Parts: sequence; C-alpha cells; structure tokens
Amino acid sequence: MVTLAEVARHAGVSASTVSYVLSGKRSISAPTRERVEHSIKELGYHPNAGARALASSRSNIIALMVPLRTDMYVPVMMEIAIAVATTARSHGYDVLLLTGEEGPAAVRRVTGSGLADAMIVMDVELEDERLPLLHAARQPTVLIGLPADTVGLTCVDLDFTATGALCAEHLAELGHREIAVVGEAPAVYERHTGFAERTLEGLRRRAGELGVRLLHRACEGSYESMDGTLSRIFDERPGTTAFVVQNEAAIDPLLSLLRRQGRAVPEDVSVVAVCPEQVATQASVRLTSVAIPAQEMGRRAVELAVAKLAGGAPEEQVTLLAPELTVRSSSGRAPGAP
Amino acid sequence: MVTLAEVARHAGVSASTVSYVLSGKRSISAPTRERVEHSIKELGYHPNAGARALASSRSNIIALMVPLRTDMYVPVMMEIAIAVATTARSHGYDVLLLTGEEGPAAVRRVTGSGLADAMIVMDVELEDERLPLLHAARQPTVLIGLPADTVGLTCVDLDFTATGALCAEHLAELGHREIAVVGEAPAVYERHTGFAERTLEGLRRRAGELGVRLLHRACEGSYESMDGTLSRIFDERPGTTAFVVQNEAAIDPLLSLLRRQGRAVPEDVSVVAVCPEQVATQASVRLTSVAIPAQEMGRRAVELAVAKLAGGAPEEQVTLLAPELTVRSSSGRAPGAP
DNA sequence: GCCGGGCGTCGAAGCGCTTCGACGACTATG
DNA sequence: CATAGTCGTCGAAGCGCTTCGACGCCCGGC
Repeated sequence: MVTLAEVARHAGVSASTVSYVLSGKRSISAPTRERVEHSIKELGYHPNAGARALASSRSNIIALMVPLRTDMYVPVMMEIAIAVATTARSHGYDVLLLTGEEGPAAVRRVTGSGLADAMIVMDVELEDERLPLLHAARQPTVLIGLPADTVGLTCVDLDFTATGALCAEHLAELGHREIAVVGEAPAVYERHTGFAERTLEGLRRRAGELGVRLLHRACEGSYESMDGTLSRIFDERPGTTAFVVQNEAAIDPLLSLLRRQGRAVPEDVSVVAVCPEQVATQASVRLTSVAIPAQEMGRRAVELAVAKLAGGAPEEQVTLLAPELTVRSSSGRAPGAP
Repeated sequence: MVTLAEVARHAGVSASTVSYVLSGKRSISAPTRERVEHSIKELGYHPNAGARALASSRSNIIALMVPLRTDMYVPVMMEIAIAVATTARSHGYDVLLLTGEEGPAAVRRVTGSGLADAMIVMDVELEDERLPLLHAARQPTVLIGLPADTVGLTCVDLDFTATGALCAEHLAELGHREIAVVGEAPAVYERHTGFAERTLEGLRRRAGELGVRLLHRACEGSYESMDGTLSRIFDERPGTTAFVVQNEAAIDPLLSLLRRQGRAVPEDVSVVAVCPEQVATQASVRLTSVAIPAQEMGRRAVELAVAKLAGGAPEEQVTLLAPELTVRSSSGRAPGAP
C-alpha cells in the first residue's frame, strides 16, 4: 500500500505538494509536477479513499436507491442504473447501490455516515416516506419520478401527462374514436407511483378534448391476465379500435392474443406503446411508441446532483423530459375512418 | 454532524469506550453500555464512514462489477445485483456499483484505493482481461461465471454443462430424436462468456450418449432473426420435434412463430427453456424450463466474499449450482414416439 | 490479610489525506 | 534600488475513528 508520503519522499517534495499536484488546487511548477507524476506512476500510487473522505469530507460517491421489487420495468431500471453509474464515473464519482428494502433507514444511514455526497432516488411514490428525511438531509438529492409535492425538490422524469396526451392525439388523428388503455398491474396503482396515473390523466384529458372515448383497465403482464382484460374490454366497448399499453410485460401477450383473435395490427386495431425503444423495435410488430428515455433520465439525474454539489444548481427544479412518439407499423387509420 | 467524541462527552465516558460499545470488541459493563447507547440515540449519532475506513482499513463495502451492455439477460443481472445488495446489507456491507466500462482500470482503482473490501465480478469471460489483476489484488474476489482457468479463484455459477445434459435427457426420455438448440446471440459466443458454450457442450455430450441428433443455431432475440433461424432449422432438419432455448429474448418470438406456422406446443414440438422462473411462467405457454437461480447466485457470491474477508474460506473454490428442470406445459412426448 | 488475575475503562498514538498559513525567492513597479 | 505582489513550496494541524497498552478495581484463593 503506497501512501502519499512515500510518493513525496520518492519525488523529493513535501506531502502537501503531492496533494496539490493531485487536486490542482494550487499552482505547481511544471518540473515539480512532472517529477511527482512520474513518482506516482512508478510507485503505482492510488490515494486512499477513506483518508481522502475523512480529510475533505467528500466521499466522491453518489448513492442510488433502486426499488427492491424485481417484478417490474426491470430493463428500464437497469438502464437507468447503468447510465447513472457511467455518467457518475465521468464526473469522478462512484455509485453506491442501495435497495429500497431498508427504506427510510437507508437514507438516514447514508446521509448520517457521510458515505455518499449525494443521493439519487428511483421509483418515488406520490407520498413517499423517504421524502421528509431527504428534505431534512443537507445532502443534495435528485428524484427520478415525481412525488405529489415537489416543493424544494429536484426531480427528473418523463413528462407522462404529455405522453398520454401525445398517444391520444396520434390515435385521434388516425380517426380512432374508442381507445382502450392497458395499464400497469394493479399493484402499481396501489403504490401510487405517479407515472401511471399521470399518463392516464394526460390520455383522459386530451381524449376528452378530442371527443374520443377512453376505457382504462389495469393489467398484469401475463397471458392469462391479458386474456381476461382483453375480453372485458371488447365486451364493454366492442367498437374499440386502438390500444395504448404502458406495461412492458403486457405487450407481447397483447399482440399475440389480438392475432389469435383474428384482429390484425394495424388494419383492425392500432397499438401504441409506452416503453423503451428496444422493446418497441423487437416486438412481433414494430410498435408505434413513446420511448422511455431511461439513459437520459439517469444521465440528467447525475448531472443535476453534480451541479448541486458544485453549488451551481437551484434548490428546486423539476425536469420533465418531452415525450417523443415514433410512428412504426402498429398504428394506422381506424377501420371505418375516411 | 455528531461525532463519537460528543457521544462520549454526553455519556460521560471516553471515546474509546464508545468505540468498544459500537464494535463489541471489548467487554463493557451493562450500565455503561446502556448509557452510551442512550446517548447515541439521543444525539442521533452515525459513525463517519471515512474515518472508520481510515482507522480500521475496512470500508465495509463490496464492489460489484456488472457488464455495461444492457442488451442481454438484463432481468437476470438485475436480480443478481439486487440479491447481492440485499445479502451484503444483511452482513453489514454496502455495495458499490461498477460498470464494465472501465474494464481492468476499475479493478485497479478500487483495489488500490481501498474503496471496497471485496469484489464480485459478473459476466466473466473465458479469458477475461481483469483476471490477472484480480489475482494480484489482495482483495477477496468472487466471480459469477466461470473463466477458462479457475486456479486460485472463487467462482459461483449455475452448472450449465449439467443444465444442457438435463435438457437433453428430458427430451430424449420423451422420445425426441432431433433437437434444435436456439442459442444466444452470436455476440455472446464471440465474447466467450462461457456459459453458452458450456450448455451446448452438456447438450452435445448427453445427446450423443443418448443417440439424439442435435442442431445448434445462434439467434438474436428479435422476431426477424428468430424467423430466419427457424426456417433454416426446419430446412436442414425437417424432423425436428424439440427445441432448447437459452436466449430469454428469443422465447416469445419462438413460441409465437411456431404457433403461426401451425405447429402446436407441445403436441407437435416440445420446447425447453433455460431462463428465470418468471419468464418461464409468464410466457404464452407455461414453459418446461431449467431455472437460472439468479438470487441464489448473488447470495452465494456475497457469502463467499464475506467468508473470505473473515478468513474462513479456502482460496480456491468453484461452486456450481445444480440445475433443476421443472416440467410445465411446453414439453411432451415426441409425435411419432410410442 | 495479601497477592494474582480478570474485567472495565481510559489515554494516546496513529490511519493517510487535505488545507491553511507561512515563507523564501522571484518579478514587476515607481 | 527599495517595496509590494506573486508564485511555488513546506510544515503542521487536524478530519473522526480504531486499537493497543496501561491502569485501577474487585474478586477469589491460600
């Protein structure tokens, strides 16, 4: 274990000089710097993280809280997590992975121990029990997702309301008058994770404005559940000609079951999905979809956190990413439409 | 920021006493302990992670290196990552998330800086470039996956060779004589990640022993690719009556395309998958499958790492988890079989 | 009644780094 | 030519914790 002192001795300078070479916080003459850098390389020196954290009260670590559940939108989460890790590294930070399991206790532990300099919290619920603690902590925090009350918080999320509206518009333009929304699993609504509700709200409002009828049904991501949901939808609204799906796991079952029922996509029914690009392009039909910009969300979250750490960011800031609808092969003019 | 010294003053004891109360490394009388614990609670004290790491040269952090690619077996990885995080917490460790992006440099950085006490590496390639560094590091390391040479390494993995053999046996018993293997994407084989090859090897060997013909084709997880693969398989071996799939993303396309071609599962063709339980039970047909025990792998990896840290584990230890085949509704007797 | 040995507690010495003030050696300025 | 300012470097003081040796104290044994 090479220490800074050994590097200093090897280079014939004092410890503080080595430190300043490393941090660049004071000017160092070129020859000295080179000598020090050479010694560092030659000895294979790596600063000790603990000592550095203790002395500077900065750990250069960003904590990321991911939900414990592995049953939902996993690819999205993973993509966010990886984007967070990658972006954090590019800013000189490492990422500490916390699971929701510990709940608020994890927040307390991390902020209390100085383990991390900032915190990124995923899967925020509308009335999240971690919020009060996050408020109290002097640690910069960024939420991915939107709680009910965003006062004093920094949040990043896809603008799901606009997403819903966008889907409604697209389908209305194509002449559809009866749209069915296949939502997330009931559990998602029960947890009040916000995004599902917001999509629905956007859909409802815009559909209302455009005179389109909307039917919403929650749905698990299995074939059985999709089968039931589908029957109920067509029983209740036989004139349904379009679907909006927000549950990744439900997409394949939906397409598959529609096909089995002899309903062609997009000739008989149109389908618009809210899902990651990859899912949309790899489904059995190339799906018209609004992408969930997971990478972008992760990246933004880190950048906001870093900005807050540098003191250059406003206290409160809600970043809603504008949705983009990509037309592919699953949506077309409504059957009876002109 | 409450410090240990303040707790000590508040409780009327010395700092070392508080430290010993916290660590339990020396006996403390009950009244003193209670007084200290009470002060800790009252002041809301949390030990500073950096100071602790510096003084004890233990960070209580386990580093987890996950592959950067988000294109493959993502749910499995996520499940492993979460199991690692959860298990680590239950042993008093936090988890640092590293992406493969930095490659060997990340290993050097983490081991050099004392950021983590141990390291868990996922997605190990047969001739992984990180291996020499991991060997050199005095940090305990556990690999999830099997490199070509395991000398001196601790590894955890599903026994994919046995998995392949198990699939072959199951299908042979049902009377199938021609089996097609739908493998991972070509990129997986190019990276030499081992597990795909090992499954194939197990399949080949056992199939050979049982007199069953085997055809292997790599396949991307898309419908187009699956479509092509399927045609080529039936062109080459029209008598194929069974499939083994190891690519999660290929499962839905496979089932869907078979159905479209009018081949019933399991009446005309049987399908056996190697995938997480959840995928097997949520597909359009409940799949006979060998589960990938992601949680178990994550848990084991952490436990091995912790054991190594405690000094109670052998240097070299390869843990191969025995595969279990669960018969569901996608496999049945071969059409012509007695 | 005296001595050896636990047991419980304390003081002090670091762990390796950052950072602040100080200080010598220059350069620019009037 | 004296003086103020700048630049590059150093020394020392911690950051908050762990841990080792030391030191009373009280107990039991003879």
